[in-house]
Amino acid sequence: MRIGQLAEATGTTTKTLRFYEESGLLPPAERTASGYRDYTDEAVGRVGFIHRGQAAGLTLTQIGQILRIREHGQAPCSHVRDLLGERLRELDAQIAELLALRETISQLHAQAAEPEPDTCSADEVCRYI
Amino acid sequence: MRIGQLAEATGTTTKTLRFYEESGLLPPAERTASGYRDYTDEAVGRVGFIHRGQAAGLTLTQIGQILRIREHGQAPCSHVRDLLGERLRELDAQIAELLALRETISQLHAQAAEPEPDTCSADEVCRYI
DNA sequence: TTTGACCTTCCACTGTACTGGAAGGTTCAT
DNA sequence: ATGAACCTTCCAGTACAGTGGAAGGTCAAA
Repeated sequence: MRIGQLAEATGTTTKTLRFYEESGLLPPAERTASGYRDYTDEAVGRVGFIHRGQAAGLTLTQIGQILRIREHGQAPCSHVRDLLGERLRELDAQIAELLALRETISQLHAQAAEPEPDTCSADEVCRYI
Repeated sequence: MRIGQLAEATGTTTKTLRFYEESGLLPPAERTASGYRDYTDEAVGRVGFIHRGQAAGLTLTQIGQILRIREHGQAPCSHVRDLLGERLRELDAQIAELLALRETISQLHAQAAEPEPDTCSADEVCRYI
């Protein structure tokens, strides 16, 4: 299977697949006599895993860690568990932060929704902020 | 006021202030005979505005827009209103996305919290993902 | 044989908001 | 006069996940 076909099969681009190889997320593919990358069907599953990892909010670096543990013949289960737990905590923090920001902006916006102020003084940039 | 003092007064660094100048967020400061930047007190307010804008979730680019409108002698109120509204919508979308992701990861994590599976087959990277 | 679609490598760039460091000039107190 | 603490410019790099494009090689069909 050539790179274009793998890209099509996995819903990504050839550029991205080469980038994954370069980043160590995909093992270097076999090459045809003319130098074209020649993938096995296994690669489809591998790319699928990368995409599911991304959908789970993991970074490519973290996905690479899991993949490397797997390649060393170990089950990455407990590492995955840790990563997911960590991600969960980060996510909670991030959500809390965004909710607080939303509150701030919401108030600012409500103030700014009033009719044009006549107290828009020249010595400040904007009374709303 | 020299750049180090302005940095101290506004709780930032000289690097950042020069970067703001370069990015058009701060007007080029007057220079002393020896070439040092020489700020007026006004600059403190300006940097404060930038920080408040950031706290409101605006990008430096957006803050720059507001500042430029102000410099053209217009009141940026309605533009600020629009920016805040836009930011609010983005934020809502972002929060919704993160909550959905949190849900996904939470389920994955709960599954991964079970004791080591004996069905950890070699043809997939990790059954949890 | 030629055309077009595909493939290769390599280098540089995207956006965001800075940060680090080198090499050199200035100011002020001792 | 000397040392510390400040200032200047310029270049390059950070994280993240790719993307764009140039220059050239390959393959299959018409």
